[in-house]
Amino acid sequence: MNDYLIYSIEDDEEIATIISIALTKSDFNVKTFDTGESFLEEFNKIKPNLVLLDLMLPGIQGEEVLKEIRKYSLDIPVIILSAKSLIEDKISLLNTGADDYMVKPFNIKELISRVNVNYRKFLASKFKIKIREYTLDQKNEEFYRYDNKIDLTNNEFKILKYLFLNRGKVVSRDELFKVIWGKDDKSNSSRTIDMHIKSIREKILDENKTFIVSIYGNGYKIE
Amino acid sequence: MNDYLIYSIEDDEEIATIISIALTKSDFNVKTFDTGESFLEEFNKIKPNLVLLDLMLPGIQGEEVLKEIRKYSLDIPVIILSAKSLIEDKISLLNTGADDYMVKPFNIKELISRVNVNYRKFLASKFKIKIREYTLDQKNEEFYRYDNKIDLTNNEFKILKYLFLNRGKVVSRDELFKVIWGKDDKSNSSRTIDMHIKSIREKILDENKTFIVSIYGNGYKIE
DNA sequence: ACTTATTTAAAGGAATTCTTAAAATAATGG
DNA sequence: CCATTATTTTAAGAATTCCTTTAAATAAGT
Repeated sequence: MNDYLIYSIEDDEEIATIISIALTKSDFNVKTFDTGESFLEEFNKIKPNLVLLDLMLPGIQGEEVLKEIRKYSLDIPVIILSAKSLIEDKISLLNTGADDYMVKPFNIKELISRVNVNYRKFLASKFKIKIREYTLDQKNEEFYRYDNKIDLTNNEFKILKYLFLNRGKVVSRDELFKVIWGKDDKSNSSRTIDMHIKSIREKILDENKTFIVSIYGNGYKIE
Repeated sequence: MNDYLIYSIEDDEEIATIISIALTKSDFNVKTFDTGESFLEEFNKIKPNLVLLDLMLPGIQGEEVLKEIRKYSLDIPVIILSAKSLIEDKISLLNTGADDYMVKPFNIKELISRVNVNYRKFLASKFKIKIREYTLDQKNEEFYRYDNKIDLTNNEFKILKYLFLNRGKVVSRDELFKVIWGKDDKSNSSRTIDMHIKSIREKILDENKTFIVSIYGNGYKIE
């Protein structure tokens, strides 16, 4: 089983089973809910990677469920599965934030391929961390500002990556030395890290230090 | 006007006009055809970046047109615009190679956004050259084997890029010297290029020289 | 087999990257 | 506002990586 978790909200037991079996065969991790309420309860605990959403449900309606999801995250892809075939419904849902819309009865193979489209995007973005206008690609060890690649040296990249991974936390020079150089000593006295921070700031156009922030007496922090 | 050329095949004059105006407003370059025949005539001369295809046409049918396009290229995106709303039709056309399928009457804004999806892909792939399992990204100066990035030095990348751009042609050492070093002299005698070719071959796993081929007495060639 | 071209290995030179040291600037707490 | 401590900046030498040359080994063509 791969690590892609799909929540399927579908009250028709037969359809729910077909979806669940097909996705499981394709190696996805599927969890089925028969009401919007039960889904939201679980959603508030564990976030899935993708949601398959029936519109007509007992109790809370699919459109409301979508709005709840979008309150929390704009990134989780939601595919609507609905008997409503009117273009107006489709447009309305897509505008509310759905990523795709399939009219029932749908072809299960088409559903799988549409899920796969999202799965591939997920795989590609898995190694990327985005903060502000910056993107750090851990897989290829690359760094971007908007769509423009910025060449960093080895140590510059390592430092930046560690700050990215510890976004929001203050990272001390000692910690960086330990993690990147594997040394415990030299910590104080040496200004090597400061030098690297300086050239990183230059390269990524953060010379007024609003992105990599210096925390007096403690280290550096992003965000 | 951007450099994205769209061919729209649509016999209903009113719809054709709506499409043409909307796409033109979005800065695309649109050319409209009212029959499959007239489209194919132009297609054989100049290839578009995307095709909008009505299914029900006078004369040759849309499905046939799609097959003709796919005979030539698997890469040109084709969006079907059709009054046929049956899932079976949709599946059938998607299996024949259509990239998307919109049921008439469609929302023109939705059409624009679906065209834009393809346009963004086009922009992203514009700077990439793929040969065999290798991808060379001119924009970011990167090189991949399958999905794995291979680090090349400056000169290594330049040499490889020139060979990629001249795929199929034999490139002499003199030519490489002129283009990459900007020098006319030193050509003979120096083995610098040979050395770089050697390390490129090592890095890209082409040590048996089937990708970068040596042409005795003339230079190197890819493909 | 002979000639000419290409490949390979090794070493020195060039360029880039990293580290250190010291002066200049900025932040904090009394 | 001053004294103290931390950070930033500049510059220069050390270390590493990249480039070029040389010469010997191998391969290709006649």
